[in-house]
Amino acid sequence: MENKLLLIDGNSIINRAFYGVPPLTNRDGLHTNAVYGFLNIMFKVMDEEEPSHMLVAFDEKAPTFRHTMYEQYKGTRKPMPEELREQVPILKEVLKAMNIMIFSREGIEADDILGTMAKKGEKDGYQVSVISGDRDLLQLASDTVLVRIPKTRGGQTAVEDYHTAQVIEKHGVTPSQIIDLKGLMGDASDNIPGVPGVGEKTALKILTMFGTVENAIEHVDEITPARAREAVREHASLARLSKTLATIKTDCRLGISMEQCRIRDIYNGKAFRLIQSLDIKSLLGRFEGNPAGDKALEQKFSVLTTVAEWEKFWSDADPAQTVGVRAVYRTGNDPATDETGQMLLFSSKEAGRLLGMAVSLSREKTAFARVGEALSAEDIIGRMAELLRSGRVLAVNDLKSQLDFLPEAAPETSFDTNVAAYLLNPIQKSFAEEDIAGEYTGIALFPYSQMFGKQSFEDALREKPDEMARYACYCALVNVLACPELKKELKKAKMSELFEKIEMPLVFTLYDMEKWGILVKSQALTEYGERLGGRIDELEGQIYDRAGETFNINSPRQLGGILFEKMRMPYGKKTKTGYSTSAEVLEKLRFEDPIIEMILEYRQLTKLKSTYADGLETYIDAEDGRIHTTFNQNITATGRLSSTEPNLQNIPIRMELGRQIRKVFVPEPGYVFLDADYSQIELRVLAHMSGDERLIEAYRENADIHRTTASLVFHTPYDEVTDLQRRNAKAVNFGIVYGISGFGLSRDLNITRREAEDYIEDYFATYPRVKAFMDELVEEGRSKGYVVTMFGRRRPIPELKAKNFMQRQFGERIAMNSPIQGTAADIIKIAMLRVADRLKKGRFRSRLILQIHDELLIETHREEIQEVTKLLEEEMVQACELKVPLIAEVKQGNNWYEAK
DNA sequence: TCCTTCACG
DNA sequence: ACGTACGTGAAGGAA
Repeated sequence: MENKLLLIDGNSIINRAFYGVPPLTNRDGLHTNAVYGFLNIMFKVMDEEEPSHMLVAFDEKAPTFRHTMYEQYKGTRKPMPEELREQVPILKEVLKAMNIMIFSREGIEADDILGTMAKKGEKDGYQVSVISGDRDLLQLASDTVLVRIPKTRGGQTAVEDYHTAQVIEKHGVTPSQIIDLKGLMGDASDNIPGVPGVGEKTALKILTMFGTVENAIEHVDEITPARAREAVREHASLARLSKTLATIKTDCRLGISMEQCRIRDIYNGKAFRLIQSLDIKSLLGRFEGNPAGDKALEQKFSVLTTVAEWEKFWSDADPAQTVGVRAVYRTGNDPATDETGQMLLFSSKEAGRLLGMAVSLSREKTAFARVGEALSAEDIIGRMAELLRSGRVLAVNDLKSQLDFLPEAAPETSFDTNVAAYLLNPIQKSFAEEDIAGEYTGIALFPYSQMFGKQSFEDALREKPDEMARYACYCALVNVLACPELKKELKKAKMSELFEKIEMPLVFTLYDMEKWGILVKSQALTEYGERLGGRIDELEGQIYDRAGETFNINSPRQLGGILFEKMRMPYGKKTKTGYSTSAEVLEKLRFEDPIIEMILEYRQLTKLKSTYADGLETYIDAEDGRIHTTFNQNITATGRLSSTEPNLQNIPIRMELGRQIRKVFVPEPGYVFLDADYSQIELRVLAHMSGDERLIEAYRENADIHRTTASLVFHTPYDEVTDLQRRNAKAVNFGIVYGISGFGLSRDLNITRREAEDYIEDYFATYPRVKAFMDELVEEGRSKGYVVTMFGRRRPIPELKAKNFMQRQFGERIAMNSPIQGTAADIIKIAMLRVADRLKKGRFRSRLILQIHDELLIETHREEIQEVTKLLEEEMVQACELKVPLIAEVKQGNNWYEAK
C-alpha cells in the first residue's frame, strides 16, 4: 500500500522476543533467539500491513531493562543479560542488510523518536502503525495512528491493536490521558513515581471526573474519596513531574526524511547470507522470489537431454568466456534406491558416475545437461574437452571432487571457487556454492539441505528433477559470477600468487594422491585387531574384579563413579559434566590402586582397536586393497591440510604398541617406501622470520637446538647439559611456537607456574629477536585483524578484539603461532608440488601418496630408489630459501614402520 | 548433536 | 576471578 509507515520500538520488541522465545544458538554458539523473535514479529506485521515506509528506533545507550516482564514485576533494574546484549548489534546488522532504516541518537529516547515520526507521518498523510511491547506508547494512538502490542504466548504471536476507541475501551481513558494516568498512578518499571497511594482504580476515577492532572490539581478539593484528595494535594508537584516523565516527545529534531524510510530490496543476498549464518532457517523461505528462486532468471535456465541440444548450447557461445560448472554425480557412500525402493549398491567404479552437468556462461546462458539415453556422460565431457583446449577457464567449486567428471583440466585453466573463498577467509566452516553465493554474487542460494534434506544427488535428481536441475544451474551460475569477484579479492589481499602457484596446482596433486591411496595388509590388520581384542578381554575382567562390579569402562561418567565415589580416590580435575578421567589425571593416581594401570592400558588398547584396527579395515577398497583417504584443503585456519575418512595423519607412532600398526601399511610388490620428514621445520621458520641471530647461528652450525637452548637458558656449557635440562628446553622451544604461556608450560613440564615463567623469561633474554617478533605479530594482528605467512596466507583473528580476556589471550597465541605453522604448511605444499612435478615429468613409476604435515611418503619403484631419494631430499630442502638450512631426512623401508 | 578422550604434527 | 599452551579427526557415551 502506498504511504503506509511502520514504526518499531527496537529495544522493546527485542526484549519481548528474548524472553518469549526459548534459547537458540547458531552453530558457532552465538545466541539468536531474540533476533529470531524480533524478525518473526516484524515479518508478521509487515505481511499484514504491507507498509511502504518503515523505521526501527533504538535507545542509544545500552538499552535499559525496564521493558521486561521480570523488571515490570520487580521494579528494579538489572543489567541486560549478556545473551541479549550480544544480539542487539546482530539485529542491527540484519536490519541494515535489509536496507531497513534504523535510528538512534544519544540523548533521545526511542519513544521520542517513535512519537516524533508518528506525528510527522500523520501530518504527511501516512497511515501509521507503531509496534511496541510498552503500553506507554498507547498515548500515540489516534484514528490514523495504530499502536500494536505483540504478545508472545507459547510460540504464538498475537497482536493487540489500539486506535483511539480501543484505548478507551480497554483502559477507560483517551490516548492523550495515558500520560495523566501515569502521572497519577506512576509506573514502577519506568521509574515514574506517581502519587503515593493512588493506584489504577483511583487514578481512573479522578480522570473521569477531571480529565487531566492539571485540572484535578486545580479542583483538588472536589476529589473523592478523601484519602485520594489528600494524596493529590500533598504530592501535586510529583504528579506534574510524573506526567512530564511519561510524556513522549513528538517534536524532536531528528533530521530524517520520509524518503529515507522507504522500503526497498529487503530480500537481498546479503541479508539472506546473514540470516543463514545465524542458522535461522525458517526465515529463509521469505527470500524465495528474490533474488534466488527468481522466476525471471530461472526461465532462462534450460535442461538439455540430447546431443543436439548440448551442441547447440555451445555453438553460439563466446569462446573466450569462463564456464561455470556444477557436476551432479553418484556418490559412492550413500547407496541409492531404485524406482521400486530396492536398495542399490555400487562398486567403487560405478560410484563415480556422472548424472548431469550444469554449465553457465552468464545469467542469460545457463543449462543443465542431463545424462540419459540421448546424451551420455562421454558426450558431455567430450564437448567440454574441446572447449578447454581453446583456453577456456573452468570455474568450479571443489574441483578435486569433480575431477572425475571433467575433461582433463590444468591448474592454469581452472578456478576453484571453494579454494579461493577459503584463502580469503579460512575461518569459515564451509565454502560450497550456497555458502559463497551471497557474499560474492549477491545471489541468495538456498541450502541444498533445505531443498533436498539428506538426499544424495542421485535421489534428488530422480525425485525432484526440476528442482535439482535448477539448483545445479544456480551453482554453475554462482561459480561463473563469483570467479571475477574472487580473483579481485585475492589480488586485493595479495594472495593471487599463493592461489595460482600453490593452491590450485595442489588440487591436482592431492587428487592424484587420493587416487593412488596406500596399500594395507588386510589380514595383518585383522590379526593385529584380534591380538588387541584378546588382551582387552583380559583387562576387562581384571578391572571388573578390582572394581567389584561390571560397568562400562569406556564411559567417563561410570568410570568416574567407580574411581572417585565407590573407591574414594582423590579426584583432580572436574569437567563440565563430572569428574575428569583423562590419562593425565589417571597418571597421578597410578599408585592409589592397581586398577589405574589396568584402565590406562585398557584405554590405550581399545583406542587402537576401535579407531585403527577395526576403523581402518572398513576403508580398505575391495577393488585394490588400498585405503584412499580424502585430503581436505579448506579446513584448517592455518593452511595445513587435513585428512579424513580415514585420517591417515594420526596413525600411532609415539608408543611402541601403536607404532606396530604401521607395519600393515606397505608398498605394492616391486616398490619400497621412501619417507622424508623435515627436521624442526617450525623452529627453523621461527629463526628465519624472527631474524634472531643466536637462533640462526645455532642452526647454521647444525647444533642440537634443544641442547643449545638449554645451554643458554640454564647457563650451562653445551657439553654439560643434562638430559633433564635438554628436555625442559625442548618443551620451551615447543611452547614458543604455540604462543607460550606460563601455565601451559608448567602443566606440560609438571613444574610450578613460577618456574615456567622464569624459563620463558630466560628464553626471551637469550633470543631477544624472538620476543620482539612475537610482540610484532600480536600488534599486527590487532591492527590489521589478521596475520600472514611468508607466502601471504592470511589468518583472521577476531578473538583479538574480544571483550573477554581469555579469548583475547587466545587470540594472541593464535597470532604468534599461525604465521609459523602456516609458513611451514606453505613450504611443504611447495615441496609436494615440485616432487610430484618431477616424478611426473621424469616419467617415474614412483608416486607421492601421503603428507603428514612435515613428512612425505613416496611409494617408490625399486629401480628408482636412488633417483627419488635424491630428488625428494632436494625438493624438500630447496622448497624455500631461509636464513637457516632446511633439512629433510629420507628413510627407506618395506613398510611404514621401517621407513620412519 | 555435544562432550570427552586420545591419536598425530 | 578467571582458566589457557597451536593445529587437526574419530570413536564412544550421554542426552
